[in-house]
Amino acid sequence: MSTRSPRSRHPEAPRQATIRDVARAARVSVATVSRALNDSGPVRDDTRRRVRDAADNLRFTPHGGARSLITSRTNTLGVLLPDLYGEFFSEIIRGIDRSAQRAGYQLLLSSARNAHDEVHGAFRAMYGRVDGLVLMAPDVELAELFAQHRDGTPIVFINSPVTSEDARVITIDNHGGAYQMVKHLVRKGHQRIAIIRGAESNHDAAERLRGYRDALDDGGLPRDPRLEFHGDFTETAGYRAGRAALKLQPHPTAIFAANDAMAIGALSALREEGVAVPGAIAVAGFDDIPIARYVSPPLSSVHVPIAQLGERAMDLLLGAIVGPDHGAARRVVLPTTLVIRKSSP
Amino acid sequence: MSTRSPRSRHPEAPRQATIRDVARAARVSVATVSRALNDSGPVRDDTRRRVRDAADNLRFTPHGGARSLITSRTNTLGVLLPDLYGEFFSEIIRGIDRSAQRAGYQLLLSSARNAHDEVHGAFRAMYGRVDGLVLMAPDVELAELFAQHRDGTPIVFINSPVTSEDARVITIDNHGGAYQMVKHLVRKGHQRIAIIRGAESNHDAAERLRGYRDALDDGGLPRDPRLEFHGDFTETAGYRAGRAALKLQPHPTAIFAANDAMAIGALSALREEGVAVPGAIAVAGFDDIPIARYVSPPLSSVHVPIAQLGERAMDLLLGAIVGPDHGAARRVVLPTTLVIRKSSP
DNA sequence: CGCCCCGGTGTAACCGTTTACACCCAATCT
DNA sequence: AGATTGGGTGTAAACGGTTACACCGGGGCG
Repeated sequence: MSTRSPRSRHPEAPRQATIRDVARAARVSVATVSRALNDSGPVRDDTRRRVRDAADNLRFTPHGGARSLITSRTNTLGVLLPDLYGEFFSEIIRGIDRSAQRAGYQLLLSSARNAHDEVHGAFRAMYGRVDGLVLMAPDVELAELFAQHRDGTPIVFINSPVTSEDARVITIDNHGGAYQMVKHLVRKGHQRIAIIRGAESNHDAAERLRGYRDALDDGGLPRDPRLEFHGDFTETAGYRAGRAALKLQPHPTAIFAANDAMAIGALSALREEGVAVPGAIAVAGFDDIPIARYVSPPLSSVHVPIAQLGERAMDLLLGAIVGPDHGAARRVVLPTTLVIRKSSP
Repeated sequence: MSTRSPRSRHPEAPRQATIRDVARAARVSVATVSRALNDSGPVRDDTRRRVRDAADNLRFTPHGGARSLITSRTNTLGVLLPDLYGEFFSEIIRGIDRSAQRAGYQLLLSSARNAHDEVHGAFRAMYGRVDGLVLMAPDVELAELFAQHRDGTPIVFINSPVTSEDARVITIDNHGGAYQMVKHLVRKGHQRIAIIRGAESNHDAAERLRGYRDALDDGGLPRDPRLEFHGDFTETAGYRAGRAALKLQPHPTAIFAANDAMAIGALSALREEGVAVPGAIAVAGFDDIPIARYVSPPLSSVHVPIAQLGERAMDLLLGAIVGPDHGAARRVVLPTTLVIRKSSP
C-alpha cells in the first residue's frame, strides 16, 4: 500500500540530516565524520574540511538524545523545586544558572509540590536526561526517601533535613538568623515578642522557630505559646496572624515573621487597624526579598544569600559529577546577616 | 588486562537496571516488558503482574534518552530566554510551567544573551532533547535568523519582531499600552511629556516609543527630540535620565519610562533633588512589576499579563506539537491595561 | 474438519550517535 | 630487505528502549 520510505508523502520532506547523510555527502564513513566534528581522533586536514563543509551545507545538528545514550553524559542538570513562584525562586534559579552556564550545562527544570508521588514522578522523568540533580524539599519525609536512593546520579539537597552522613546538602543558617534577629529585638527592650511560624512540616520553619525560642531563653524571657502564631509563608497567613496578635490582651510589642511575605501581610493588618509601626509594634521578617526595602515602613529582615545558595549547590553538584569528591565538603551552611530598617529600629 | 564486563571492579556494582534485566527477572522478552509497562499491547494479567513486580524490585526506571531516540518524542520543551533575572523572568517561567505541567511536559531552560553565537549554540544543544521551543529574542537580527529555520521542531517567539507570515509569535500590545498611558497624561493637561527609551535594538522599546509619539501626535502636542532620553531598561539608566530631565530649561511635567525599573530610577533622582512627585513632575512606567505598588509614591504603570504571556506561548507551542495547527492563530497580541497610582494621578 | 481470527508472546530491526578494533599503507628502524 | 611504527580510515558493535512482524495455540465458523 504505502512505500517504506518516510519521504513518500512529499517528494522533498525536509528531514533533519543525520551523521549518515553527512558521511555520504563527504564520501567518508560515519566514524570519520564523528572524529572530524569532535576532534576525537586523527583526520587528514582536507578530509576534515570536506566533512565540515558537508555538515554545514546539510545544516547537520547532532541528536542530543542519541549522543547521550552512548556517552551516558547529557550535559544537563536537573532542578527540582517545590514551586516556581516569586522572588525566592527567581533568585535561586539565577544562582544555579550562573554556575551551570559557566560549566556549560543546561538546566532541566521541574516543579513538584511536596507530594511524594509528584516528586517521585518528576524524578523518574528526569532519569537518563540529566547528569545530576539539585533538589529542594523542605518537607521532612521526602528527604529521607531520597537519601537512600544512591544508585547513580548524584544529588544535592537544598534546605532539606537530610540526616544521612554522606548526603550532599546545603542550607542557610536558619537558626542563627532567627536567633540574631530576636536577640536584637530583646536588646531593644522588647518583652513580649511574637512569632508567625511557617508550615509545621517545613524544615526551615522549624529551625527559625528554634532560633526564636533559644533567643528568648538566652534573653531571660519566658516562652509563651500564645505568642506563637501559625502561618504557612503566605501574605494572607501573615495578615491573619497580624489581626490575631492585636486581639491579645497585652498585645506583643514586636512581631517576628518567619518570612517576609508574612511580615508584609502583618504590616497590612496593622496599618488597617491604625497601629503605628514601629511605634506601637515593631515588625521583622526573614529572607530580605527585594520588596522588603520598598514597603513602608521599610522592613527589617534577615538577609539570605539566595542566589549564592543556588550557585553553591550547583558547584557542589558539579564537583560530584566530574569525579569522586572525596575531600570536598558535603555539608555547607551559608551564613545570614541582619538587615535593620525602619520597621524595627 | 581487564575483563570486558563493567562489573569487574566491584563484585556488586549497583548499576541501574535496564529493561533487559527486568525481562530476565520476569522470564519474558523485552517486548513484553515494554508492552506491560506502557499498556501498549495485549499482555496476560498474571504476566503483567510478574513484570510489574520485577520492575519494582529492580527499581527499574526507563532511560529517557533511549526512549526518545526511537519514539522521537521527548516530553520536554525548550525555553530560551535572554536573561534569568528579576520579576519578569520569574513570572514568565511561572506561566510557561503552569501550561507545560498541565500537559505533562518538562522544561529545558537556557539563557543566552542576545548574541548570535550564544543563541545558536543553545539551540544546537537542545536539538534532539526537546519537542518544541519557546524563544524570546527582542533583538531584531536573531528573530530573522530563526524564522527561516523551518526544518522540524516548532518554535514560538515571544516579543520578537518576526515578520515571516507563518511564524508563530506572541506579543504584548506595546504600542497600545504606551499610547494609552501617554494619552492619559495628555488628558490630565501635561504639555511637556518626556520618555525614557529602551535599548535601540529592542523591539519592545521601539514599539513603546512609537506609542508615545502617536499619542503626542493625536493629542496635538509637538514632538521634541530633547524630551526623548536614552535608556537601557536598567534602574541606573532611569536615574541618569531623571537627572538629565531636571536640567532641561522648562523641565517636563511628566516622565514616561519605557519600563518600571527605569521609572524607579527616575523617582530616586527626583527625590534626591527634592522634586515633588506628582506635584512638580508626574512619573509613569511600564510592566507593572510587583514592586511598583510598593514604591513611594506608588507608581502608575501599564500592566502586562506576564505569566499569561508565558502560558499562552506554551499553549501555542503545544498546539503545534500535537498536530498541524492549520486553523489556529499564529499571531497573538495580548492586551495591556492601565494602572493609575499616586505617581501620576 | 479445515479455515480464519485473535490474544499473547518472542525475535530482531531500528533510532543516531560514539568508539574498539581491524586494516592499509607509507615512513622509519634494524 | 623485512619488521615495526603510526596516521588515516572503515566496519560493526554497542547504548536502552519501541515496535513491525512472525509465530503459536485455541475457539468460532462454514
